Amino acid sequence: MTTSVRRGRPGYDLDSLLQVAVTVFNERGYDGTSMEDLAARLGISKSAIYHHVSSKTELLRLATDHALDALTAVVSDPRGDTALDRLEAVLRGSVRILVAELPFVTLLLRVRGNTEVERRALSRRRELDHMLTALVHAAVDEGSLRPDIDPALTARLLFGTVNSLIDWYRPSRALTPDDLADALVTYALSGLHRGAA
Amino acid sequence: MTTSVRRGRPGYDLDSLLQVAVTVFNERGYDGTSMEDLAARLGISKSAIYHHVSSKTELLRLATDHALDALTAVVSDPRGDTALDRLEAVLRGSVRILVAELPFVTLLLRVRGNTEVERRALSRRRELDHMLTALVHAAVDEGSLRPDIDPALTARLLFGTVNSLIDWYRPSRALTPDDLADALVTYALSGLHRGAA
DNA sequence: ACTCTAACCAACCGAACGGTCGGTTTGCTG
DNA sequence: CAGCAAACCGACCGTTCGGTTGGTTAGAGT
Repeated sequence: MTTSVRRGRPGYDLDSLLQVAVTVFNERGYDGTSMEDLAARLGISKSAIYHHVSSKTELLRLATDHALDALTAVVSDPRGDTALDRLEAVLRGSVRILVAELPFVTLLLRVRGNTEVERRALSRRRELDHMLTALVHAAVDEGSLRPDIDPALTARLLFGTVNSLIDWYRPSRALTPDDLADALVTYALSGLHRGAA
Repeated sequence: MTTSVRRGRPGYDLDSLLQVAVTVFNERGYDGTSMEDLAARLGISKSAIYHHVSSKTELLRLATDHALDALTAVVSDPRGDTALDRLEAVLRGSVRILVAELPFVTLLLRVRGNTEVERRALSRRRELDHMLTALVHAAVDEGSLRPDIDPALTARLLFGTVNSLIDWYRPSRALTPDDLADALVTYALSGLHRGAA
């Protein structure tokens, strides 16, 4: 851990500024947040923000890339002997990242595609989607998952369940990320019926 | 069916204008859509829009109320002898409305709470949430649903799965609303494992 | 043909927007 | 205590925003 010494006038650096920016973007929406809003929350002037980034769009790019890099790492090489094991690993890993990087992932999942930066983010999300779909397909083929629901549809439902966590989950002692992942995996794989496998 | 004859100069009325508006809001986001964007898509001038509504906010209010009225009707008095039956009826009904009123529900689910109109919409959504939670609670109490997942958490997962449909479902002959509801209910109640109940 | 109704438009307004500019402040380091 | 690096600020710019004004236009009913 080489914590290099900060030089120059203390205050925000890019990382600490980005964290605040992402929080405000999530509260008011990206388009609904003006640079003046952001400056007010940061307690600095609007022009000071442009010392750290070149544009509002760059803030969005940095934030979505951060979330996408983390998610890509988790989805790309899951460990497990069977496809079902690997699928479960991806689910648990996704929940872990989603919780650990909640503000960043939240912002990512709300991107609409208005600008080039947003379209790139959507494109990278689609890649992740395809990887998960392939994994579900493999798990159906090996006989681990029920064959009566279309694999592509199954993948959509799974991804949807995981992604919807951002709408309500907030870290707490009562519901840790591990508890959350356990409940989600049970729900998705074994279902809610009493006595379900 | 009393289709009263349209009087005056033909063109958009409030309903047809609202449909287009909601579509554009969903494409670019509410805050990301200017009244000029809207006018361009409608093929009329910006000021002509103000013949139909008094403000941009009113468009949002009309749209979210439309979605909320439909959802409230479905969630409020579900039919069924057991709590499980009523829960399944609410799930199927929610999917039906979500599909039938896809653009309106999509817009509703993306509201952030920036204005008074948006906060009212969020408040009404919370009421629906509470009703579903109560229903899940009842289903657990009667012994229909597994007791090892907290009912509130179960309700969140269920609601999340249903709501996430807006992110990918588009009407098609290959996947009808009924097919979709069947798959979702199977997924949520019986789970994905092969051989699950 | 005239009337009524509803839909429409060009031109405009003040405020808010993202972004720029030239210079200033702060605190560590040698 | 001088020098430097990094963070910061007030004033300003051109553009776009939601919204207003004072009319005009198209068609159905009589």
